[in-house]
Amino acid sequence: MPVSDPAPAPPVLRIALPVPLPQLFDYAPPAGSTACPGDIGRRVRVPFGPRELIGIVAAVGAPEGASTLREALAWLDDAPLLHGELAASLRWLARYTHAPLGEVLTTALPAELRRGEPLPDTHAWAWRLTSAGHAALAGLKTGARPQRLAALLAPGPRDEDALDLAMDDWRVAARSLAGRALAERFAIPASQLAPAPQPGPTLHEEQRAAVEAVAACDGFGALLLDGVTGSGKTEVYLQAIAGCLARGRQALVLVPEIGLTPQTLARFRARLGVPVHALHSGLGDAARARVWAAAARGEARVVVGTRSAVFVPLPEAGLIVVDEEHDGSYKQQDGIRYHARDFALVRGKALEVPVLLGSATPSLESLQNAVSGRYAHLRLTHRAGAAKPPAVRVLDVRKRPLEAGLSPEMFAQISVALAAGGQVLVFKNRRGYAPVLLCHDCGWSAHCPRCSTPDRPHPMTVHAGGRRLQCHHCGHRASAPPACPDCASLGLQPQGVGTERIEELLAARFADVPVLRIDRGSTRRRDALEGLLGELGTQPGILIGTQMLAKGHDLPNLTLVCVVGIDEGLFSADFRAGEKLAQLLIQVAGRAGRADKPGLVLLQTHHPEHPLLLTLIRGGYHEFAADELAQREAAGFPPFAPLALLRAESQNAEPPMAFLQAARRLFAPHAARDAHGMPNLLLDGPVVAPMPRRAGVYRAQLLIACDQRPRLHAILDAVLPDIHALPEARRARWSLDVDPVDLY
DNA sequence: AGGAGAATAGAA
DNA sequence: TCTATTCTCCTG
Repeated sequence: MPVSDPAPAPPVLRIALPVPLPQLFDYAPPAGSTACPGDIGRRVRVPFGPRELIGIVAAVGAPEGASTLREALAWLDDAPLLHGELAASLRWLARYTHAPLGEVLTTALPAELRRGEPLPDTHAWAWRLTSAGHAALAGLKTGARPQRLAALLAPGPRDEDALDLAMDDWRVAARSLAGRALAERFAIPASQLAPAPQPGPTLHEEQRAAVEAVAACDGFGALLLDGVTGSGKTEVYLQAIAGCLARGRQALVLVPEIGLTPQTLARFRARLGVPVHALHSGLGDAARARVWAAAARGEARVVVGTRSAVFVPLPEAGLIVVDEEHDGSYKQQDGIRYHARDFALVRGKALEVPVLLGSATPSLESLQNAVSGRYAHLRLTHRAGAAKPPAVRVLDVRKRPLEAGLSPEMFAQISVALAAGGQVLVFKNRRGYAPVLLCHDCGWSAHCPRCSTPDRPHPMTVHAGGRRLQCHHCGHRASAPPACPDCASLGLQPQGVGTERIEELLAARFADVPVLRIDRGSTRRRDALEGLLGELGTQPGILIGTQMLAKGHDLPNLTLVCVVGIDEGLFSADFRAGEKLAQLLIQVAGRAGRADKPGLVLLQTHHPEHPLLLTLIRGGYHEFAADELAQREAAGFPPFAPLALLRAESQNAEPPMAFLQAARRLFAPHAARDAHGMPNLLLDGPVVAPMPRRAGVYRAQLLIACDQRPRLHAILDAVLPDIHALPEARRARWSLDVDPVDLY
């Protein structure tokens, strides 16, 4: 008797879950449903061991293993949440970062959606009077809040943003009116809320050429907008976005963390004439989910956001802009270590839209791509209007008497600038009062108990004029001891100079002008900075600051920039230190001088002959970059050879090294040499991290350098399953960082 | 990751 | 001997 064909097994859901395991997990569909390809991208709640997780259907098909199937508990979406281009790009990202798809998909979703909340409503709300309300209008008590609100609504409905502006406490009144059925709330599409666009200035020739180059892109194109500070890059963005909107398409603008100021947003809103949705760390979970949903529905036409905004869905994409593309905040430093600029390029390619990267100091990666012709290279070579570039002078301070790290020449120039009615910026990349607290009698110094190791003590920074100690790496705080803990001497002295100390000295020396210190210690939030700068206005005064002051914020009356204490940066071990220092110097210098006021930049150093400084001053950023690229090529560093960094950490000192040594042994068989005898795989380490212990955790790393990117990925694909399976892998927390930016 | 059961180490 | 903590395993 013939055996009938076995019935084909019903398809299962192959689900990506937010666990650090590389595989998908198979489930039977929830009771009452059958799996179909249309389910891919829907969220489901599933049992996982003893707990419940929210996963995303990554595939539908035959089960992969022969293991037992459990049944998914419930669907969370009627239609796929992640689909089309975004889903495809995220799969690419999972492969590129060698991270589990489930973790990539969940980091791409806003927290509320990750937790299983439904896709939120995106319309705005407005209020109107009911007919009963119109009838009762005359009878309300004059001057009381409900009456005032009713009077506002009498001519017609008002949206809630307008009510916020028109009346304090209107919500209480609205509840009162609604309770009596005199007023009601109703939803309106968000797109009704935009003001009319304002016309922009006329573009100069280079700007016009840049806008046209973007408009001329047919489908994908990468364009590097390489424009000096003040050359009007934002104007190019605005006009390119306007063109994109005119074609009925969405635009995404990425900005660095400190770049998303209220002014930036106000400028975009005023000029574009469509709602501009902001997405940044200051936003609550609910608000972030609403922006994401608005983008997914195509309602958000322009999204301006920081790193994670690169994950918004763009069903009608027309343009992606990455402002300050060299900025380090685009690289995520924990979890899924993606680079938002690089992912923006991947998405642009998949979406077939142009990607415009802008910077006055492009990353060497982007510059190399521009030089080699992979990116269009758009140059803006002069400042808009009549502004001239600032003059740069190096002050050799060897053997010069220094007060709070400042030379007499610098004081003299500050006096001159103030007397001329200008403002002065003193840039010092070191927060606090002094970097070290030292006992003058026995040599003891204050170290962080959570970051130090016996052979590598980590000093605590002195704050509050010498009264407090703080570790800048783990945040640990303590009060400064009154006497030396070792020898009981009272001769404890703050050593070195931080911004607080400079502030103290300058405030005493220039008592007749305001002296403002701007750093993470003095300025907790962005709007506090706005407030401080607003109060200062254009009157003569001194600003002392760290990186925070290096960009953004128009300071039209700033005529002198003093750069102090860059010498440590000249001799750092990190191969990217030179690039970062050069970018910082150019960005800070770019603050000086606008319109009618010429600017002066003073660079104070003990190493006036250092090649980096010489090249930068003689030939500017591009000459520096050309030199640096030649060195990188000779040394086999990015952008000429790809890197990956395997990191490990643990509460104890040994497991990270043990794990990395075992990992290194797994990589070793893949090392070979090419026809010229050059190695195709270089392993450096494992070594303890440059900061071996941070916040009580011991850290080590193994650097993997390869001659070709496809080879690097192939090797990682081959080795990672074995690394996962190492017994040592369970005693240390480890992570892989493809294209690491910071090697610490 | 994070939860559960197993193994192991301190206090009665 | 019993509980508190660390260790190891496993997740469709």
